[in-house]
Amino acid sequence: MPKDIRTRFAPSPTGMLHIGGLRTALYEYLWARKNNGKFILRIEDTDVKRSVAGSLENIVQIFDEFKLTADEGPYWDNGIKERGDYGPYLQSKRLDLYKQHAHQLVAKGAAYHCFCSEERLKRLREDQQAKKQPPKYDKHCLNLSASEVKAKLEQSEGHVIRLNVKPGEKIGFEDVIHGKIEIMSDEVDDQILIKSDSYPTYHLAVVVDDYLMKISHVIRADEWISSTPKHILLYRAFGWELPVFVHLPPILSKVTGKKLAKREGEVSVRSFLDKGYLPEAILNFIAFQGWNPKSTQEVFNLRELVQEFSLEKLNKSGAIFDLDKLDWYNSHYIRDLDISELTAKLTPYLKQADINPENYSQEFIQKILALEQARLKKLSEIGERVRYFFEDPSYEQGLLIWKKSTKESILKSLESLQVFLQSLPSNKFKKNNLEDQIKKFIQDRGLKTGEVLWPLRVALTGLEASPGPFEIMDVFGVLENGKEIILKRVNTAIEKLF
RNA sequence: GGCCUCAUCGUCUAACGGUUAGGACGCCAGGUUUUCAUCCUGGUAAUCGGGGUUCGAUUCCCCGUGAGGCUGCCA
Repeated sequence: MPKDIRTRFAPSPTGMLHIGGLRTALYEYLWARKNNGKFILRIEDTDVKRSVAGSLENIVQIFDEFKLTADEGPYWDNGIKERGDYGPYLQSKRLDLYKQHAHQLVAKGAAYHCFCSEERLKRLREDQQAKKQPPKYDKHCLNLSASEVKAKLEQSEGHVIRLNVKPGEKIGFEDVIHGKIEIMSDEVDDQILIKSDSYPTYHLAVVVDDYLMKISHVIRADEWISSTPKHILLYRAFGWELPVFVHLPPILSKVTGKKLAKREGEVSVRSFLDKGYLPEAILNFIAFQGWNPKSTQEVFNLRELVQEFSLEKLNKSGAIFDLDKLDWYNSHYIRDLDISELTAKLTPYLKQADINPENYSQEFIQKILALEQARLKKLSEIGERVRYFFEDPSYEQGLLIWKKSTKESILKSLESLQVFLQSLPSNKFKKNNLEDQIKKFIQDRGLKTGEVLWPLRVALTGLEASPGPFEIMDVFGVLENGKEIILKRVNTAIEKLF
């Protein structure tokens, strides 16, 4: 009977969840779902100094928005709640567990109390660096006798608990992505397990929790490879079976070439959401940063990702985070939205641009948004693109002149168009055959298509690029005063040409 | 410095040791068209260097080089 698949995402609450963290979580989620296993969210809040208020809420809400539902751990339901049989899922609530395990190791001789001051450690490190030796603890406190230790503890002298690493041992493990990785224990420092504030370090907490929570696959970023030997030593000392290790390649910054850092600019998932990237697009894009289906399919929804995902298809090498492809995915998913979803998603951005859709008919708004749908890369672009529907545009005279034609001929065709438009009954503007009517008019008068349609479009939008004039007039046709608006703008254009 | 990891178009990547080294994004050109976007067609561009192993290396091995990570009472 194979072990149940259990994966976990274990962020520390030190700020907004960033794109790299989301990718790690995605892979962990996919692997669990793929195997009918469980995906667990655990919060590694063991560094009191670095923890940032609101981080937990941010993580849990992002999970919610991306529909990466954790089977166990904290979740969002009008506030933070927790579920699962292996809790608590906040490490700060598991302190006794870590202490207890650390003392177990002390009893076995696999760990020991250390009373060295920070000053001594600092001096030691500087000495070693001066001698070009790798900085390592010198096991000074290992020489303390049992009674000395006891006495110091009784006087509640400040101390930490360190792992007792024996030199000359080979430490190896099998990584799913990288294969066999081996190093000598001489390279491993006597890592602190319990800090002087009695919180555990990451190394102890992660091993204890992964074991206690029955995690089958430890899927995490590459940067943890170097500390995995410490963890192996802990597993050995406890006599526990190793989980499967999967070390993911890094996501690199396009500008610095280094790993995408939380501190560096706008890499938080929240900031992408705010700019108007859809969760589906973000997920699809990051799924491909380090993994691919070995087929030519590029577009995957979550369900399809679960279907196709496998650990063997994970890459070894780092991926540079490049926005161009994300933009492409995003416009793809925007085009996929039906009109009511599109409207719902765009409404907040319209409001941000001081356009309140509630002041207009639903038909008017939806027609506008449908026009822009294929043109949007990000939802946040909407406000400036559709402004001319709500305010008369302003533009330079020169914009009205089509290609190589002259001011005079443009003026002539606009004046003639004006008369024609005026002659149409108001209800004509609501009909689809407006296009045919105008094209016929152009033909009858022997005008050049571009000399009529270009200035008409500019008159309506004031923009160099926009949807076509027929489409725009069709939208205005929804309004009671649609014909008036159109004629007014044509008139303004004519005046500009005098 | 020490240890670890990685290396195919600009970017994401594909290629049982045998392919004209494939796809996608970007970019360029053309088509559709009143501009833009969409859509369609085509084009551009890569195996880090040197040694091996082999009839044959993008692929396996070694050495360089480059990049990244770790080297904290951070995670």
